[in-house]
Amino acid sequence: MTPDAGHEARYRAIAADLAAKIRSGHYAPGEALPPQRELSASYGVTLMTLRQALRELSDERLIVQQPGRGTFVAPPHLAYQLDSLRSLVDDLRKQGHDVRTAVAGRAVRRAPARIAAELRLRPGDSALRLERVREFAGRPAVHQVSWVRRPVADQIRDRDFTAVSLYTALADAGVTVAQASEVVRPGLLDPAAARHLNEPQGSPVLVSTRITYTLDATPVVSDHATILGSMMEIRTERAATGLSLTWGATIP
Amino acid sequence: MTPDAGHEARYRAIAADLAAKIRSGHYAPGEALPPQRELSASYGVTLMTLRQALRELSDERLIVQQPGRGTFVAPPHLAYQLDSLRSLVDDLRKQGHDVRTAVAGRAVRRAPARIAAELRLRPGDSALRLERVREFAGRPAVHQVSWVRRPVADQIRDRDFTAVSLYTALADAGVTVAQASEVVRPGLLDPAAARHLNEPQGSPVLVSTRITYTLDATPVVSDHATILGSMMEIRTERAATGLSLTWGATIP
DNA sequence: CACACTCACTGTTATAGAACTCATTGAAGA
DNA sequence: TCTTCAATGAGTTCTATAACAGTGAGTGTG
Repeated sequence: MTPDAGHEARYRAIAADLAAKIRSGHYAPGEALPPQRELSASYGVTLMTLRQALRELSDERLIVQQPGRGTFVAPPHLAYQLDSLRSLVDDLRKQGHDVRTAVAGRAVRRAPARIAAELRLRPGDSALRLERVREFAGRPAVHQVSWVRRPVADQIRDRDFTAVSLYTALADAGVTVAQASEVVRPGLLDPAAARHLNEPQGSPVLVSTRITYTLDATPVVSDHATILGSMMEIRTERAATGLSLTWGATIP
Repeated sequence: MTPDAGHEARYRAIAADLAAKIRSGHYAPGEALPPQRELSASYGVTLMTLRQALRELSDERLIVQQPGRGTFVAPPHLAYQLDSLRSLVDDLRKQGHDVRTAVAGRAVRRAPARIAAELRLRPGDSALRLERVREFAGRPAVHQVSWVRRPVADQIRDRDFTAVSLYTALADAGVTVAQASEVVRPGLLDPAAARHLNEPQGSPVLVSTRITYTLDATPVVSDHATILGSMMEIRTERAATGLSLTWGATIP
């Protein structure tokens, strides 16, 4: 048997087809896929081959397999994984801290040149500017300015961002977040952020710049966060199995 | 066929056996493993089953498979993976920068209390203190002080650390690095490091504290690195497939 | 009614055999 | 001497079949 007729392995084609059906909603999150034997028959392929396709999906965290029960579509915690500032919030909550979000500004206005470049907007295009302050342990720790591309921005501009994360709002608006790239640099607290963070100018901070992309590689959100060095740190764990990256609190 | 006689899957047992042989040096790094057909015969197992075992090893980055050529033991870039400051060097070299290491100090002396605690030494125990400055693009960028536990320290104290990385020296001394944890905080350049880094005091820096562990969870190296914010940044990429973390240069 | 058992259904692991692609090598031909 | 091409040996993908192991609902018994 030839692996295929168009230079792509059979199991990869099947994996791609199933992945498309999952992402398109043909199989809903939490729903069970048809049994392996049934799928293998419908694809005209052996159980072994089908399982190899499922293994691909499992590696991508698209499905969860449970012996004796079935194969289920994984819940869409993609956005959860991607939002480091939300995982920050989660990390801190797990440590017992009370994390709150205050909205300091929200407006649709013309995007500055740097933001326009990041979001690939035409000069003069407008976007939603969202300014938030994250507090925990009763003290402000992160000052964050996010710009959201239109037309997505129009769908989410009226959400209550003290209770709902930006990424949850995006997901509710049907925007699937696929990728994010982030750069973190050390810096000194500037006057504008100092007003919100209640800390002297020139204090050591981490400055995070993050751009988030949809499935078709369109940038949707540009984030600029100023993170107080006295309250936050970056932790990494490296082992043979892989790499983990978390934000941690440095409350005494 | 029962998966095995002792509640462990056959392919897992084979994977564990091969992994042990690789780690023990029975198969040397870079060396080719016997052909799959030969291995499957010697384990008395099908090609499919053997390949499942190899897939495990491949997932763990222990082997590299090349179609038409063979299966090779991966070079021991475990330390490479673990040493973010060495991967920094590699990242920069890939970008065409010339990275150099200068040794500013090397001595066996009594470890300060904080270091002793990190390495789990008894108060008063001595250790190797290694002070290095990393330069690239002709400018000093990182000031790094490493403490190495004895007796490992005695085996590597005479190596030429301008040419050999600390982790290479450790590997040569038979020390297998298994895990590392690192914390990165923003900070201000202190006078001691400022002398080496040729930058004004109070400049924004990243301060990295890393502890490296051997297979038996003994801490062997404690690293404290001061990284100039004007020259270095942290980049992360998040996607469905996983997370990557690299150090990048910010040379204009 | 409560408990244990059976059985059908699920994913999992294994067998054996064959055809495929890719890289290397060495001999034949120009 | 250089080029070409077929043979070889490696990993890769697939077919076909069988048995194992966890789950849970239904069934029977006390």
